[in-house]
Parts: sequence; C-alpha cells; structure tokens
Amino acid sequence: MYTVQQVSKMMNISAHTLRYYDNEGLFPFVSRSAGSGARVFSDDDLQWVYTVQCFRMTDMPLADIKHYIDLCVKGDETIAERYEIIKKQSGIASKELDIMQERVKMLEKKVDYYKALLDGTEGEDYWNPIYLKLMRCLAD
Amino acid sequence: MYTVQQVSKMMNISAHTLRYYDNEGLFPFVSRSAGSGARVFSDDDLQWVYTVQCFRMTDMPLADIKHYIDLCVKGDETIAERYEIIKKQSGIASKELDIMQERVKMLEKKVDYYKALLDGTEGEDYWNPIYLKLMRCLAD
DNA sequence: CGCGGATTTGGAGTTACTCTAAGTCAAGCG
DNA sequence: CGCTTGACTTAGAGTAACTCCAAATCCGCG
Repeated sequence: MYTVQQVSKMMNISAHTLRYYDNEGLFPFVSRSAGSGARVFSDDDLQWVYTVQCFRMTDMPLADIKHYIDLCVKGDETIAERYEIIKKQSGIASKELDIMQERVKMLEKKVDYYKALLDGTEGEDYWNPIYLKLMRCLAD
Repeated sequence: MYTVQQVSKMMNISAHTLRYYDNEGLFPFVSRSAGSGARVFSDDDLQWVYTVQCFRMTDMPLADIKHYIDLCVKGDETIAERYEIIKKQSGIASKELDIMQERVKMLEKKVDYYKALLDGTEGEDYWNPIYLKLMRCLAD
C-alpha cells in the first residue's frame, strides 16, 4: 500500500496530478485510510496509474480516458468497445513514436553540429539531409 | 513560399498554432505579403517550425524556446549557450523517448490481450511481466 | 463590381494541470 | 499531555498552450 507521495515518486508523476486524476474519477478503486481519509494506493491501482499515463502520452483527453475506465468498471460486455479504443490509441501512439524518433535524431544532430562549431572543427551542415527525410516522413 | 495553410498541412500542425507561435515571436523571419499582410513562409522558415516542434515535443515551455530563438538571432557570440540548451533538451528528449517506447509496447500488449479475449482463446496475462519491467525502468 | 474563400486581428473559452490557502490528522518529543 | 512537524485533505484561484470565434480585410474570378 502506498501514499500519494510514494506513488508520485515511483511513477514519476506529481502528487497534485494524482489527486486531480482521482477527483476526475480516473482511479475508481483507490481506497482511503480510516482516520484522515488519505488516499491509499494498492499494487493494482498502480496499473491504473500506468494505464492513464499510456493514454495521456499521446494527448488523449481525460474525458476519453475516463470513458475507457468507466467501461472497465462496467464489466465484460464492454470488451469489444475497449478493444477498439486501445487499438486506435495504440496506432496513434506508434505513429507518434516514429515522429518522436525523427525529432530526437534531429536534436542529436544539432548537438553534434554545435559541438563541432565550438571545437573549431567546423561541422558539416546538418540541415539538408534531415530536411529531406523530414519532408518524406511528413508527406503521408 | 508557403501560406500558413500550406505549412499547416506539410508540418502537421494547426494553422491556429502557427499564427500563435508567430505572435509569440517564435518565427523571427516570416515575412508578409504586400497587400493583405498574409504570412509568407520560406523554406528556411520551415526549419524554424521544425525546430520549435522538436523542442515542444518534450513540453519545453514556449518562453524557453523563445529564449533560444532570440539567441540564434543575436549571432555567433551565443553559440556556447545554445549548445548547452540543445544538449540538455536532447538528453531530456532521449529519456522521454525510452519511456514512450515502453508505453507503446504496453499498449500493443493490451491490444493483443483484448484480441485474444474476443477470439475466445483467452490470452495470457500481460500485466505481470510488464509491471516488473516498468518498476525497473522507473526506479532510476 | 460583387461574391467566395482565405487571410488578418483581438479576445473569449477550454483543457490539463499547478499552485495556494486553510484545515485535519498522526507521530515524535520534552 | 500538549506542542510541533509534516503529510494529508479540500476548494478554488492561476497558468500555459492551445483552440475557437467574430469582424474586418484582401485577392482572384465571372
């Protein structure tokens, strides 16, 4: 069992945001401590936190995530709809990942370029080859 | 030369956002058409758009991006500071990329699991192995 | 010359945090 | 036992980055 603070550190998310998510109904099973009513996260609850993080990664709206979680709570008759949601989101995420990979590569090229400049060894122009790649990548 | 709308399609960013960025001073060299004052993007300007996208990817604040761009405009005496900014951001981006890769993998596991459920072939539990990986990944 | 379509602007609205303030509770210590 | 410290609670204000809307302007075509 974990406090908000512990989950915050473990999952790399602010305690504020965890409470906010809980208030929005994104953690349907988080219980409370007897005395002060402090949130108590179980190991299973960590799975919910991680699921929300996976969905949020690609800027899926909280309202849509809440809809998914409500479906989970409802039971087995919602499995088909949940499947569609996850499949769609997985596709979006995979595309975003490709774009992110390109951009990280670009940043690394930029680092190399500047490093060469500072060393006085006049690095090669990093723009042209990347530019072409970029246009190809975005022409879909 | 491109209009806001064309750049929007090419770079996969909304026309609204492009104007917003320009108003915030993130595109220092975008010129305007003679009559109506419409924005005119050159090929070089596309590089600025892409640079902003690379930085924004990891939620770098617009104010910080503007600072970097102001440094670029200032000239060669700011190269050392620009190098530090890009190096730092590149590191952040690379770490984020790793996290994103984990999460995309998780979503794909989830898709497989649901697909097996729907096919009636009762897929294996996807949580435990991923859970361990997650804890290892986030324990740094 | 007038109309459609795209652009401009300023400003209002929205989402998802992010923080502040005021209060509650439990543990440790003289 | 009472006090302090620190982590928790809530409601609500504030912020960043869009996101959209309304009204005005401009360009090309019939």
